[in-house]
Amino acid sequence: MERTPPHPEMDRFDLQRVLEALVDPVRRSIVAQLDAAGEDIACGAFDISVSKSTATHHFKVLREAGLIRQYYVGTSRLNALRRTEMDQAFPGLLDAVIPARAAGR
Amino acid sequence: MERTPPHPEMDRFDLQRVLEALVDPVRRSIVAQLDAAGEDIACGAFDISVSKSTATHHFKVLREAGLIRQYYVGTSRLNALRRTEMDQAFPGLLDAVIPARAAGR
DNA sequence: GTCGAAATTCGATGACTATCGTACTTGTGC
DNA sequence: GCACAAGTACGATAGTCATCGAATTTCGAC
Repeated sequence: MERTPPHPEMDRFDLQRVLEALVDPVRRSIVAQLDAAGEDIACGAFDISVSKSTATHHFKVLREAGLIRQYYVGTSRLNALRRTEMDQAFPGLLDAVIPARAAGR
Repeated sequence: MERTPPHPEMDRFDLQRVLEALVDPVRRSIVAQLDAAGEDIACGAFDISVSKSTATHHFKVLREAGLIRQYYVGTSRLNALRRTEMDQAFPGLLDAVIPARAAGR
């Protein structure tokens, strides 16, 4: 079975989809943690207050919107923020939505 | 009875609230039309595809998030985009979210 | 092969919300 | 006064979605 889930190409990014992903506080927190860390993070290593199955759901939404890229390393699934692509598709959006960025970088 | 509805002050703007308002396509269209027009517009003069009662609901959400200011002139209620305040509170957000703005201004 | 860790899948559920029609209020004009 | 126009308020409804637990898959280590 293929273990690499589908990711949208950059030219198929959809603003509506991205906004729906970013409107959830938990998902926005995931994005913010990825941005702050500056490195890829495993699903289980995030500081979030929901169950694992709910977390899986959030990662899927973020991935399908194009905000993150997911790949396996062993049993862990690493998450990478697609910041460059997002910035190109929707300039200023992530900066406006991630608190740490908005607050003077 | 007081006819001026409550508006949040700028220092009480809440990102979560603003995003919830902007995630709806109808509301984003209202904001975009206000931005493009550059002048205040009456509730009934927008190009939207929902009933009047639904429109009222959307205007209320936008107002309570701080995105628009509403005031009466006769039986009409005019809507003004609070762009300056929004730009100050969340720099780059409206630019990123309004298509006309995002597409090279 | 067996065990445990990491994550997904699969319903089920509860809450929220966009939508509408109808009734009502408010103001203008005659 | 009356009629009309512009919006609002009020339920009601249907669809979506965040959440969870339990069962399952996949991989690494022993």
